[in-house]
Amino acid sequence: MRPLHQSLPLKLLMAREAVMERFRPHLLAAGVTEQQWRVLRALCEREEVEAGELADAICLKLPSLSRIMADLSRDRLINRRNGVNDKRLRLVSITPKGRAVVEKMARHSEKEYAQIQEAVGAKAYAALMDDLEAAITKLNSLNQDARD
Amino acid sequence: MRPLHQSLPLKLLMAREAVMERFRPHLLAAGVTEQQWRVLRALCEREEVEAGELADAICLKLPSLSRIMADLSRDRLINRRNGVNDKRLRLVSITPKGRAVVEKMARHSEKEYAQIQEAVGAKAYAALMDDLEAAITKLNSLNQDARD
DNA sequence: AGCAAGTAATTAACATGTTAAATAAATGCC
DNA sequence: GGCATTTATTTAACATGTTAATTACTTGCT
Repeated sequence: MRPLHQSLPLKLLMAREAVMERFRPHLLAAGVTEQQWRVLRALCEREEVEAGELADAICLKLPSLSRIMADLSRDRLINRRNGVNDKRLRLVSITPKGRAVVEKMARHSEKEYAQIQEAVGAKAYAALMDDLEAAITKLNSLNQDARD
Repeated sequence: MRPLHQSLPLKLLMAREAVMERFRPHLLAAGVTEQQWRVLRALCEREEVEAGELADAICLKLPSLSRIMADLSRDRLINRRNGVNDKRLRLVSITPKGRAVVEKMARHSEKEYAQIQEAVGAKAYAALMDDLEAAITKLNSLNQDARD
């Protein structure tokens, strides 16, 4: 059996845990959960997205996203409306209030990124991001092949 | 606001998702959950561990581990006993039955790793593992400093 | 020795995620 | 054009994770 220390999923989990530990205090202060933050942040970059597309972009299952959006909508941080051509679609967008939350967080977030990059080293950080990106792409196409 | 695409936590999550997609069918076939698998695998390398130490090693909070161990113990895949010197401690070990499950999984697991390494590329894979390891170490010490 | 403070693990209450079934609408086939 | 099939999302039932409170024990102080 391959030693635990060589487990890729565990390393990814531990790295994520270590990174999130730095962001959690700011999320708490801003009053958003980790997942709500992912939603708001993704919406900042787009005018209006379909729920399913959003779910894929932020690695959430649709049922989870459904509940999270219900909360965000209740708090007026996002808007939802039905598609015009295709009425099954739910089109989601961020409100000014939601954007304000993101902008408040953004300052803290950038500070943390600076600290992280300094701790990890600028070069190592960039290499890690690139390696991850490449691995994700390759793995996704491997998985895609396996699905048919 | 930094684009979503440059989010380190999200990249780590996506990479983990992509990797786990390959292992999940085997876990399902072996009848263990992702977390049970982490426990069994960690125990394979050690004679007997304290619950807290185990939790840290596999990135699980103690209360979660507590429940998971209750199930594993009921199924006779692990043994638990109290410490002798320190009776607060719970010492956990794997049973032969547990070891059998791990060994069955191990074959499939190694095959998947081979496929993953081939897809990602041997060099890129090794680089990713090293970068992750280095980042985890650096981030942990950054977090440790922040705690005091 | 006796008690306050700290530590390891568990339990309880709650939040979140997941899988499967239900709903609603679009597409394609005859 | 009507009906079976597929697609997008939601709801429901359940499993899992999380935080805070509890239990049981140890340690250190006097």
